[in-house]
Amino acid sequence: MSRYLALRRAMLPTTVVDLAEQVAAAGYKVTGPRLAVLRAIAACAESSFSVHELEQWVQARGESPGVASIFRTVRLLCTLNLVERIHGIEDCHRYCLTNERHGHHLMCTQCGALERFNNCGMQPAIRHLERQTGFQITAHLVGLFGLCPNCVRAGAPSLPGRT
Amino acid sequence: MSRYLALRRAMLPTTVVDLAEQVAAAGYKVTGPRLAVLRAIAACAESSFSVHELEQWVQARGESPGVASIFRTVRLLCTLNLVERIHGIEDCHRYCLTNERHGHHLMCTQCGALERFNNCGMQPAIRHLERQTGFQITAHLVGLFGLCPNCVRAGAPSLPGRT
DNA sequence: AGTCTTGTTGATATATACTATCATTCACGT
DNA sequence: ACGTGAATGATAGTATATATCAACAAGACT
Repeated sequence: MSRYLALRRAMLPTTVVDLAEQVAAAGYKVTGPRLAVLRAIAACAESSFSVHELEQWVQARGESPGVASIFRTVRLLCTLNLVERIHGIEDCHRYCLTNERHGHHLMCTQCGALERFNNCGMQPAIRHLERQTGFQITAHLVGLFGLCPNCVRAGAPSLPGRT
Repeated sequence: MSRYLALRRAMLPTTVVDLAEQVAAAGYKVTGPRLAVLRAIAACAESSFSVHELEQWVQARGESPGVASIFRTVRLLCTLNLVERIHGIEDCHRYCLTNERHGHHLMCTQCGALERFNNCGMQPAIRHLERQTGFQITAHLVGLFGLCPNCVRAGAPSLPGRT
């Protein structure tokens, strides 16, 4: 572990340390701006986030990273499979921390709250379609959308909403 | 049916007439530029298309519609549920004619070829997740990606590709 | 057929998401 | 502590898409 990271480890929540260690392990430097973005992302660990939201988060704390670096960091984390893009009904501009296993998302269209799940039950349909169409299927995308329990209670309209 | 549309009906392939009639039935005018976009879309009826590809198609035929009108027409057809956005792995900037029933897509990441299917087998998983999470699930997104038989034969790389 | 009304168009500007460029800076191995 | 190469911020650029608005034309009405 680098001195810089070691120095900060005690004062950082676990998710940030995890992310930082994986960034370092992949041979990338753990810089101040990058750490700030990791902190912002870790703050959304249980939910989803857009680059714009990360930008507001770091700016609200008076931190340095410019938009370019935030985009760069998100892109880096995507290439490291630590973060992934969420495909919404209307937009595809939100991200979330990657589920460890083969994972999919269930997102609240109102507040962005996120649940993950693994068993999408699509394997039989995929195999059937491969036989039927002759396609070689290499990837699948599954997203569920609706209202989280909180937004149901608050009487939020069910669609359209933030996706 | 309007005089304009009646005049052109004989010389238009069926898909274009279908689309034009639905546009007219919804109370929108069937104008020359709009028809040109419908023709371009009909030319991709069995596949997918981007706005940029539609633009090239109409320009290659020396037709008038500007980019703004192409976007407007695509958006109109989306609101009429005649066209829908395809969510790709990397991008979400392709569209296709809407499947009549509850439908999903299987798209070739190499050439954009499209197959549609209806039985995604997700209903049990959705009901299970509703019980388990308390979410009220109102929409789901399913996309499959791979290589179509032609691109498999041609030895195309399986990913990354156009999505 | 001529006219009117209102939706539609094209040109342009703007918005949003993201990438490229490049001089400066700084993390990390030595 | 130093040197090197990766990372940063500022800025400009690209791609997708929408807003604005004067000019136009489709369809209705006579």
